[in-house]
Amino acid sequence: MGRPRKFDEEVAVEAALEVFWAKGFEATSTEDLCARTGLGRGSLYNTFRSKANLYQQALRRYAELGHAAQAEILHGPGSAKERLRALLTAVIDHDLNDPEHRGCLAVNAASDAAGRTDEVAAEVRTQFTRIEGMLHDVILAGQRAGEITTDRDARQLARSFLAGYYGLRVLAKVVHDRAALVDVLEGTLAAL
Amino acid sequence: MGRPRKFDEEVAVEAALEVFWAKGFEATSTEDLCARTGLGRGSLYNTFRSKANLYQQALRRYAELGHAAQAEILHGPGSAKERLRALLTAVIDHDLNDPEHRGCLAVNAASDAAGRTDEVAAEVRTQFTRIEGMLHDVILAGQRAGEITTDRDARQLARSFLAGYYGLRVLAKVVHDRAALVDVLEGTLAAL
DNA sequence: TCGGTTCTTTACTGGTCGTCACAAAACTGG
DNA sequence: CCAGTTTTGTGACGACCAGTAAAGAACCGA
Repeated sequence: MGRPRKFDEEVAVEAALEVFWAKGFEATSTEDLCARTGLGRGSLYNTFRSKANLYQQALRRYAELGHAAQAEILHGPGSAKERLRALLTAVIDHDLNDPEHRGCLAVNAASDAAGRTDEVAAEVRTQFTRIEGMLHDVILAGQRAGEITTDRDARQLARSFLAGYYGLRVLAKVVHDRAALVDVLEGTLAAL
Repeated sequence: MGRPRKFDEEVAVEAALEVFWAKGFEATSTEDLCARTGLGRGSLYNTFRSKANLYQQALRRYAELGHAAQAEILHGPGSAKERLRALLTAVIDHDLNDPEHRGCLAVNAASDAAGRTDEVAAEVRTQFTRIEGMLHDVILAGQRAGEITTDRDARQLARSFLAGYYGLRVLAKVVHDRAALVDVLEGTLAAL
């Protein structure tokens, strides 16, 4: 009952996600958000309570979308190592093809001052842990298949791979030389 | 000739560096800068022309200080691997002991929207390249001493180590579990 | 002492910010 | 078709923001 919404809340969150991703939390104004979502200020605050809360929701939505994309690669076809390679290759392609060099929103959120609020930090940490878990599973399978070294345990391999993954994303922000990024990819895979 | 400055420009840049490091570029206001540097608005703009320019100078100063600290470790005593281990250990200790979790300013700058301005990106890139060069030299020495694998060339090893290094810094922003960070350290070193 | 130069202080501008209150609009169950 | 409910657009708000301009203060060489 009551007047129905003209807009889809999820669509609005994704529109906000685009703005936050492109500009960062602090640099995004409420007017930017209104312009991109098509909502008026009143509607926006009525629905999302505050800019910070909307950011939080956008970040969570980003995590969902990112997780799905990563899972598709990591649970896809090929050997364990091939899937890990595909993950890194996808990152290089994605980051080099993005003219705005937005990188990974989770990394940006962690770096931004907003990343020091407990809620945002917790969300980012959750996302990191989730990827680590997926990597762990793939690496463990690779070890059992004899593809991946068993000199070190799967948890440690997953964690250092994860660091390589995020390091790659940071580097890709300012280094647009594919050869340098591919060196990171090869080095990170060779460590397994 | 003319009235002499009451303040030291370098001290002011370092004060600004503290503010930018703690809050990020966008979240830092000119008043924050005035309060921390002790300068009035007029003096600040007369000396540094703009907030963006001051940020650029602060970032450069950070690079100098960071470079000196890294060089001291990497050119210090011990085998190549020991020095690389010392570098990562120092990062873990530093990041875990910082109650504000400011991380690495260069990474923050790259993640911030400000990192997409050409000048800031170039400065960050310069800093990345400089560390890569230092790592390359140490790794090459380690290879010649037979400590480090010669299966892959020193450039690739340096680049993937660098990714591990920055990945570690990103993770340390939100993950305050030493064991997880040490796993990254061990994994990154074991790859050499 | 004094003219020239540079720094500091202060007040001000035009603009934007996040927020919220209010009234009109749109829908629903009765 | 009406009462009740919820959304929507508008507009105003106090605060703050980056940057400027003007006037006074401190120093120098002559």
